[in-house]
Amino acid sequence: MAKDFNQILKEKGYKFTTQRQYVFDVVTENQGSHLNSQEIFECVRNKYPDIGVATVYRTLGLLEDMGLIYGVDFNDGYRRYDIVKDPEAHRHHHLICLECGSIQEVEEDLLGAIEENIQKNNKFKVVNHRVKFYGYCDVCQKKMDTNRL
Amino acid sequence: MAKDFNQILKEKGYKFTTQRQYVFDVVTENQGSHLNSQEIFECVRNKYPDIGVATVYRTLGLLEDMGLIYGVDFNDGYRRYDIVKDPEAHRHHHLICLECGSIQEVEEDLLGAIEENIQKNNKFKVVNHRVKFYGYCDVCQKKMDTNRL
DNA sequence: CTCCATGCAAACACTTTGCAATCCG
DNA sequence: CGGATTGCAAAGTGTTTGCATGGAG
Repeated sequence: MAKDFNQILKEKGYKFTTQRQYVFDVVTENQGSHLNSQEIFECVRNKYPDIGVATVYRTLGLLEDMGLIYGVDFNDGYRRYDIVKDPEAHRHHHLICLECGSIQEVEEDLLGAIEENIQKNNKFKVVNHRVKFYGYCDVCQKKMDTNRL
Repeated sequence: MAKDFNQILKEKGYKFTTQRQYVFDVVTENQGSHLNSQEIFECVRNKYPDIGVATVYRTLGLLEDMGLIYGVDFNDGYRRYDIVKDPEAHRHHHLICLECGSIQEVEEDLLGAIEENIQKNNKFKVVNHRVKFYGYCDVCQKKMDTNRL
């Protein structure tokens, strides 16, 4: 895996550095957690105490440009990142709990029909989409039900 | 309309002020433009030069809380606002052009089926959703086609 | 007259940038 | 070695906050 990453960097003409490896590792290890830049910074600092914030930000931008990770904005003031598993079509949606703020991913993609409609009616060529569902997760629903008794 | 707004404020226990009126007016007049906070500030300043940024931010937050406007984040570093036309269900999606950055709205909502699935499979109670389609608008598609000749 | 609301400027929080030192290849 | 990359701190951005003044009810 380390080798792969090294390889990818070289192919794109970038140098391999320990810092980049660690940033990538942290995001990989926390797949699905959507860590924000600062959390990633903290995590990397555990393994590599001398890393600077700037490097983390620069690396995250780099990895995003290379298509290895993607950034999302959940309107909480942070930019959050996660791995791109399938570079061709990261077709998944996010379920954001309004109570606890947890974020889970849903894999299904049923937007094909909608995209076709948009293509037809609005002459807009859809390349990608990002869907966020706001609501209440299982845990919070149960908590809320209990409290209501 | 001015009267209405005055009324709404009072009902919620807020005071009517010229500044609030102007902020609301600007957002209303620019329906569909998704102005960001600074743009709104500039617009209001044309009519009311003494307004401060803080007031605009505070008012936008207030109006959003009251459900009169809604804020969206298009990952461009700004929080953007637009009017809520139908308070019950602002079921519309955004088409964001990757070329020119234009944003148009689509009214259709075909997410019912998807939400049902999510409810079933993830035990997540969907309350609202936000969908963004990224792609190329009609104008840019044509431009790009022309340049490719 | 009593607070709520405002304007100003300072404070914030996250991110970016400039630059000399450092490391990869 | 030579240029890409880093760390640091300073500078940027958009937004929020503290506080005295001002205006709505």
